[in-house]
Amino acid sequence: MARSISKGEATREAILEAGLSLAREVGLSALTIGELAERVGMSKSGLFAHFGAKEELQLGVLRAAQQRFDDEVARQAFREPRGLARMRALFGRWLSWTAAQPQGGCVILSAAGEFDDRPGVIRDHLAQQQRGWLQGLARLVGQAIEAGELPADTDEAQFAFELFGLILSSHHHVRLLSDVGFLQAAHAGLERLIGNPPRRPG
Amino acid sequence: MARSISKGEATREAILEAGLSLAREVGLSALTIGELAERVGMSKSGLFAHFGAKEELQLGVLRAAQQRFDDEVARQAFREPRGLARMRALFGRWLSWTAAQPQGGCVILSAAGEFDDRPGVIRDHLAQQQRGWLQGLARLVGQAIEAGELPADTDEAQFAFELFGLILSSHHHVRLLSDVGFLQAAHAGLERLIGNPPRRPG
DNA sequence: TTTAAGATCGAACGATCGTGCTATTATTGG
DNA sequence: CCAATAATAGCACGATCGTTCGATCTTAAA
Repeated sequence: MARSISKGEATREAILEAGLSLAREVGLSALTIGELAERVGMSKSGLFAHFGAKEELQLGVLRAAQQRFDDEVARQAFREPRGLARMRALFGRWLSWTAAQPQGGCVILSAAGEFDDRPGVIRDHLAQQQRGWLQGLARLVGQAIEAGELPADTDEAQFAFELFGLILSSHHHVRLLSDVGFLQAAHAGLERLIGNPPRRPG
Repeated sequence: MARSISKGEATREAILEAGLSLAREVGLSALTIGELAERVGMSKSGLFAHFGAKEELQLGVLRAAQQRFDDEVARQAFREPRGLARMRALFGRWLSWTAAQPQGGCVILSAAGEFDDRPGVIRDHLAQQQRGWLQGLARLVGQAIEAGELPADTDEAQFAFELFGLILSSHHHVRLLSDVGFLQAAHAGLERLIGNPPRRPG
């Protein structure tokens, strides 16, 4: 049996796994070491020793969430060919991902709301993550342009901004109003965006 | 001097005022009675006596935020004539309102993210508030249709959903990335929405 | 001005927070 | 299998949490 991973790293991953679902329920800022220790079945101090500071634990959870997203949404969507196909795949997977989490939706989106006015390492991490997402979306738009599926003067940044708004609105309404019908509204919004994309100012 | 308001109600309002700005900074769920008491310069127990439970304090803050929004955004915008003028006025005021708060953005939007998966009175209140907003937006769309400024088969609910997404995206990016340029992107999104509105399915 | 009602305070409660220590138990490379 | 090292537990700390209670002080009506 290949044991390439040490015991410590294994528990660390288990902690982050549990921390991810706890953060989904109560928010990243309300994540508590005591409660988390109880869930993974170990002592507060034993858990704490893996991170040295609560902020480090929160960053770990954030990184775990991002990796999860990359694996289950981004990477899967990138199996589609460049252009609208890939964009639609990413959009659809993203939407069902935020809606399908058993409780609590997307940790990263929630955390952005909690930390957007509390300067510090976590906010910096979230801001960088957000810039990355916007750029990634804009790149998808650029590839659709190259494929001739969108007009050459499509405003990539504006397109990404509006696309993100559809995701936010869907996440917001699905979560708060428990009505998955808003997923369909987001899809309709994407099609309208594709059919009548924003143009770069002449 | 007209003293129509009792001493108790006056302090209660002062508490909610301070609670509003504290909630903007740390979030509604992280609002703390001790910290709030220190800010208004009274004892924890004295403050607590006004509400009887923390949840009641949070509800009070939420109601105060809504009233603030009604006074400074909705009511002002309703001085414009029905139709696109009113819609643009509301949209613009709403955007600058979420962006102009000294710290913390919109309490209600942030709270929605924090409580969207914690059943209880607060979530119920937020959900109802949200439904009200969506309906109000849809009504604005309906009035623009009546005024002949939008096609008769415009999908009012879909329009409201997308419009809300623009506001969310703007709030999200302005707050997290501290870049007010996203306000302009939201305005551009609204114009595209008006110029090419979603239609009701055939 | 007296008095009943309302507003505020101080102290304390059990609980939990994040974080150090020290000891003890598990794991692992030689 | 043994020794070095890593992982975990136990306990304690000061701080703060929401809440209760009884005492005190302030207001408003008679």
